[in-house]
Amino acid sequence: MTDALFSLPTAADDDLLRGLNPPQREAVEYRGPALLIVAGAGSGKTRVLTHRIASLLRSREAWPSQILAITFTNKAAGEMRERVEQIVGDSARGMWISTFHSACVRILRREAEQFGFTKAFTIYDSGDSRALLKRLVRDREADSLGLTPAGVQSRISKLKNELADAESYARDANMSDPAERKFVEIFGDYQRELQKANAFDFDDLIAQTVFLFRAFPHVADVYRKRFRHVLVDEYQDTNHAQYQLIRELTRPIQGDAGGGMVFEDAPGASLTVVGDSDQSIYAFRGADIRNITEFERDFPGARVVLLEQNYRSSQNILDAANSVIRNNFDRKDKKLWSDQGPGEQIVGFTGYSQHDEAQFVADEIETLRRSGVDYQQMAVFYRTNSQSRALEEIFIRAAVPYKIMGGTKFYDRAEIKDALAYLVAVANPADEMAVRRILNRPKRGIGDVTETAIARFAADNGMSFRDALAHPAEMGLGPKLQKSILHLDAVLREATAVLLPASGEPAPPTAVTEGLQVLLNKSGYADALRMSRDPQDEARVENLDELVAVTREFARNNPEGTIVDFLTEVALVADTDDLDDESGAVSLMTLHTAKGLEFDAVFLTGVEEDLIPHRISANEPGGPQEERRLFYVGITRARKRLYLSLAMTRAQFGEVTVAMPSRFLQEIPSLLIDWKQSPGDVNSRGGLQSRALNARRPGGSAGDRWGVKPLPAGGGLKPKSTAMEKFPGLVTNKVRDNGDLELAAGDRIRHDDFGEGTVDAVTGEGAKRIAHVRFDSAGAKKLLIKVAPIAKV
DNA sequence: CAATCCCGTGTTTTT
DNA sequence: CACGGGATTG
Repeated sequence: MTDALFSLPTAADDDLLRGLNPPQREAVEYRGPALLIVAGAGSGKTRVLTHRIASLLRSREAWPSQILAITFTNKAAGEMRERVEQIVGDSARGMWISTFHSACVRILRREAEQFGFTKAFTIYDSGDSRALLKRLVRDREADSLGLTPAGVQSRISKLKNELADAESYARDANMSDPAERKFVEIFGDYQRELQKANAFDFDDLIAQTVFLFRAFPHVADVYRKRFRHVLVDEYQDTNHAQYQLIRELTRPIQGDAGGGMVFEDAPGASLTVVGDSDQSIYAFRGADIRNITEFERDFPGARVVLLEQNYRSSQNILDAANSVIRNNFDRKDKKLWSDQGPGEQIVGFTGYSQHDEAQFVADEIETLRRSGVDYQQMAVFYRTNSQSRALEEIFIRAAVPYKIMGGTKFYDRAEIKDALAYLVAVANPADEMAVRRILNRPKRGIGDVTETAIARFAADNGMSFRDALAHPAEMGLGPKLQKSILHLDAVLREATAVLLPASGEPAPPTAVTEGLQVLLNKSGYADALRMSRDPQDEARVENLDELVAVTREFARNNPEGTIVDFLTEVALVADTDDLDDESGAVSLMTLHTAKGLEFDAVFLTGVEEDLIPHRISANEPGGPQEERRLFYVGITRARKRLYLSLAMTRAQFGEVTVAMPSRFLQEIPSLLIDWKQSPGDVNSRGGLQSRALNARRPGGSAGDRWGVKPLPAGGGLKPKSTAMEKFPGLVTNKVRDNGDLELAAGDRIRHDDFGEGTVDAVTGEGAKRIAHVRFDSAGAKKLLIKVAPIAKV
């Protein structure tokens, strides 16, 4: 490839291309209708994308307002905007850099009136839509047909991702099946309820935008004309609806004389997509990997650029990543390489329990810290959110500063949802769910009966549930009830006056904060919590204070922001603690959240069968392969140091279960891993590897599978087991259960491996009772009583 | 109508 | 284990 292929670099382009390798340059400079950048992990994809945008702006090929860049997370969007601004300064303003969902909300708010919604529509999160479906399933007595709210929800979500609606689904469904008929009924009801409530669920945001564009071509043309350059990041994770949205946006404009607006014919916007099919980890949410694998077919004449050089990780880490992902079939072979040298070995550790594992992580973090690595350059990953608990417990005890990324916890709390429901009740009074939610919070003595009476009155008089609150006297209710309903009505009115001034003037920046305070204080909600004796309610008050602080922060960042903008932000921006607090803390997050990020040191924890790959994925088509990609994503986040850890036992649902090392560990060449404690060193019974197991395959290539180093001779143990197939699986099912064994300090016990010893103390409860034992010859050990191979003497 | 208790249940990833 | 739902009681 020679430079002559490219346009001559101008002076302005020069610094945009400096330091880029040839494919990267091509990705920045190519101009044409469609460009696919296949970007392996760490190949400088964000740099290429930002420089491409900067180059379009610098060369005056595009105004900022003509650029639409779509990322997968808000965080990625924020980062991209920041980096583009660093290069081109203020002229970056006016670009749309956002997630699919945010972009669609923006469009929908603008066009809502076209199809029976208002600008103030509510966005239902999955909890909201499940609540609605729960009611519908109950009302329709669908549970007798085996339909559950969660099941219906996930089916509806999948259908919407395929752009199907109740009618189109019904055409192909087997309508002689009563369960199918019922499902179609509920789907239709659900959609009508959403419409009535002036609300969209997450999937609607995309699907309804596509429908809008298709139903109103003149509306679509406005956006087609506006966005001349559409760039999509993480393209491998787009679903069908998102794909169709892109298609609609990049369709050529046909002169239209009918819709009131007249455009000249124009070619479709230029489309740039970036992705890596090896990092596709959202199939569970409808992502269709074919969108990227068939890009060239979908967009004939598309240019494809491959970025394979990795600038992030050391070669050892890349080797591990390559050797794992190689096991996925039907993928295009792609090998990441680096010129950074091998770097450190990967460190492996097998803990006895998840706490043991967490302790190892905490210790290593402190060691790294002392050697000069900042906390913010370290991250701990796990497969499931629940795994963060054990880590947190140990980190708190070890005084390791940490922050949990992602995780919607804050906005999932009941008191926060209540407070937001109050705001929604003001912003979008049509949202009956929100009004019903706050009806009896705080306790006003309004139960099912009264709620139904209000609903009936509203229906009988053709008014909304919200408006019915002004007429309790006409419902035949007791005086106390009437009074409290009127009070609620008055509070909502007062807040409405603050948040949505009738004068038509924009509300001041402080409006959201004030409105929320009015709602919380005058409704009695805050007082009820403050008066409560429940110690948890104290924390709830603090959470509400934090929410008020969030509104202040919002006002600072968005002086023009309205209540609707605020609600949009909290609905779509899940992580509360993102960019601003670089306070020097270790980041904890799920593997999914980790995508797109990078750290000097990465701890990948819980590398066990049934966790990664997750048990549930085993039966799903493509499940295990997707789990492998997830593992691959985790590995490739690390720049210099990678730690892989697991535990031999894991507490789940209050039960201690035995865990097996993940199959993915076997896919990494043992030379790459330095096991501080290998799965062969520890067994599920709390001791070292038992003789019985080793006896089956004495000698041989001790530990090569796990890269086990010989133990410093002690206790006269034989070489450890080598291959997984004879190791944990066999132990697993034969684990003993001493659940009822009573032990107390002073008792003498015998251990299969350690011999006899004296119990010093017993700590913990139930299945987690731990005996602290001083063995006569093996020294002090801690044993989980439930599973240790011990007996009283 | 509210508070309490008991039982069963499910158990992944996220905009 | 943690949560929600249902039944029971005040």
